[in-house]
Amino acid sequence: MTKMTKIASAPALPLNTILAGDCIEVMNGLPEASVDLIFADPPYNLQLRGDLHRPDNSQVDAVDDAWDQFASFEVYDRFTREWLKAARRLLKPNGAIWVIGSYHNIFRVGAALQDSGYWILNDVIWRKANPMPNFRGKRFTNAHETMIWASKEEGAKYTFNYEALKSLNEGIQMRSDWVLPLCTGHERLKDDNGDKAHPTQKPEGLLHRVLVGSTNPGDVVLDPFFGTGTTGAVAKMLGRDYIGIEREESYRKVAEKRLANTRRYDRASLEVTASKRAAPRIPFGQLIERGMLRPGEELFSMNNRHKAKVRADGTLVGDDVKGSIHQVGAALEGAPSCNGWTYWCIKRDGKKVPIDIFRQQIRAEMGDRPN
Amino acid sequence: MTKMTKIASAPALPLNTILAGDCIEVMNGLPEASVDLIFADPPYNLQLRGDLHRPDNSQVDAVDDAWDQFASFEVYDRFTREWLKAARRLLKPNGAIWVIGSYHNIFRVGAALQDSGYWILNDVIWRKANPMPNFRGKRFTNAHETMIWASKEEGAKYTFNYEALKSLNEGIQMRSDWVLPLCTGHERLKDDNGDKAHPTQKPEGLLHRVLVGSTNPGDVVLDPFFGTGTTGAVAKMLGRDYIGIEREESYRKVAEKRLANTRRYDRASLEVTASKRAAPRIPFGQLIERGMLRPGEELFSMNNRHKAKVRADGTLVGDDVKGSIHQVGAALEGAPSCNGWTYWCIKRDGKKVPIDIFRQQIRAEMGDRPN
DNA sequence: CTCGCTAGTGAATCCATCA
DNA sequence: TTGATGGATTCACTAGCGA
Repeated sequence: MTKMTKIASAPALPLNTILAGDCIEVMNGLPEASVDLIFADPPYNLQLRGDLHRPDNSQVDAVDDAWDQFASFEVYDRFTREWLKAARRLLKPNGAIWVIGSYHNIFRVGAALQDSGYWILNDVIWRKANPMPNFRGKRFTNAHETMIWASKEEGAKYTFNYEALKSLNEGIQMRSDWVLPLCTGHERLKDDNGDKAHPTQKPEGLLHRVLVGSTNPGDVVLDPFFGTGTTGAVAKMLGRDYIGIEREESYRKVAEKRLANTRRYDRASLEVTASKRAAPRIPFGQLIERGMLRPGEELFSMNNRHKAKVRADGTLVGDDVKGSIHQVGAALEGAPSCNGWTYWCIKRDGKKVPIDIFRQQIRAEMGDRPN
Repeated sequence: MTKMTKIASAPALPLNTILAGDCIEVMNGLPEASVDLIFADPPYNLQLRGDLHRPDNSQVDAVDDAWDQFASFEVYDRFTREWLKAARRLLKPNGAIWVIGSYHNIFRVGAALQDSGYWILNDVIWRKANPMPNFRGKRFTNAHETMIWASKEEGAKYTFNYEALKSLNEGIQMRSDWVLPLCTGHERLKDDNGDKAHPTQKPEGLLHRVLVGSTNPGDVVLDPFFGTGTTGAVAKMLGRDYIGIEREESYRKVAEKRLANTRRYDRASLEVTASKRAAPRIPFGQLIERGMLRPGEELFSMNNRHKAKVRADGTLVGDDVKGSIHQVGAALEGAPSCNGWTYWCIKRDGKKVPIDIFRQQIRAEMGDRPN
């Protein structure tokens, strides 16, 4: 009995499939803490005229006599908070969520995220390179959409591939505003009539940046509003596993076909510029043990203002200071912290060389290839 | 009796003055339906935790003022809804409001606006030309702030000077994302010690665009969080009347002096914002995000002596070399530098084509507009 | 005068690991 | 859980100074 309950409440993850049904119900049937990333493109509630689908029918009856905007917002909020709650249950402790929206709904979504315990990491602006103009000239061209990136809770160790994103941006740290074109041309899926298959298909470039930046190969990515499956397609290309949830059969059919025709990039191409933080830690003492530096040898600070002597136990002695290479550097500079590896140099052939070259040498010998 | 009450509850509008006190109380003391536009820069409720240092060990001057501290979201929401209610009472039927904020508060503000009966017209993104970087490499550079523009209610005939904005934007319809620099240099007001007079002074260029776009000369503009009076200064320059409300005496003093020195149609300080045209930088990574190149695809050097593979983060892998298109090109050629755009080619129909054609294509699609 | 160099700074929810 | 420690981490722009 216990066993059966367990199995029923924690079924295997249906990886790389599209599940049919209401996303709240489906999510509640999946095992908790099993998903690394959720990307959600919920209904935008554009008109606020009651055309929303709701989590269950009993709630619909409660408000159908008052179609004023307040009641409509209330219904939308209830829907939002329910799917956000179900989504949060699915997230691993260090998982994260992205939600995209426009001014019609994003403020309500953002407030609901915060109220549900998520911790906002950034809001990111998708700045459309080719938006539709405002034909009537009564407002500004609506040229962007807003994405919110949030961790499951404050203090969680979310995934952020800083160096990879920096590489994508030609060596400059990625900003919170992304310029990307709309989904058009042959990327835009058509139905049998040649009309667009989905009204708000997102460009693959957007998902590429999201997934490269906040997941690793092998991660599980869930999209509760799967639509034509852009999230799944990019996840598959990038070697991530996906789970899609979609109510509408017509969208599911388009997505199934799309995913069947999608191929993963080769493994080597999925490797991404690694952060220095990932490199193994080398104790400074190893330099002495290996004879790269000798006890009594003098080190010079990068700015030439200080020097210190190496001791046999891998500590330094400067003017009235003893301690690690970092501690002595920080003390001499009066700074809160100091990276001793890049701060201290030795003299070789009259030239100053940072001691970090020894660390790089050791790492290379360990078979760790720098990027 | 009735007459006296009327007079007491409807005093004359204190035009072009700065009122001292709590903005909610002060607004409740002003006559209803008397203001054309409200511009509000409320506290963001940043919730900063510890100190933050730049990589050079200098400390970031945090916004840690008492006026930005709130005990909880709930307290912040209550405050927000109260001042929004007081502000709405002051608006003429066709009046409008602008509120600026960051992801810390803007979602709560936006939801409160909608719940209070305002009707959102646009959200507008201030894309900062020179934002502060993310020093620890843990998130995206927080490179924008969000403004919400809303009318008093749905269906109101708000002011929108379409043509004026279009000419401000060199003949192109104004979009919902505005590129403007931070308030720095001489525009940034200093106190007697030479320190910045206010931690979050907004650039005049931002207010210029807001007021040109959504008010007419002679309109009354109210700012309930006046600070150093940017709203008042730009309003005065543009021939609008202003009303400022500010709690802190030190800010009021700075603002009084500033406004005394401000002249109508003093455009000099605004012309700074004129867009400098430069060919937009296109990161190589965009070619992958846009599907022009695929991870795993091979590039060939112009001289046919080398080849390299594209990775998902926009870096290349050649023989024992990884890095940007420029770095790998330089390394393979043994050269100090290399323009990867013209060095690397792909094969199309058996012919070699430099990858620069893709960059040109993207620039053409963007219309070569930096904005 | 210009040019080059150094120093400073901006609404920021900004570390990871081990003892 | 807390505290100590290693050591990773920045972009665009302005002002000011000296040559």
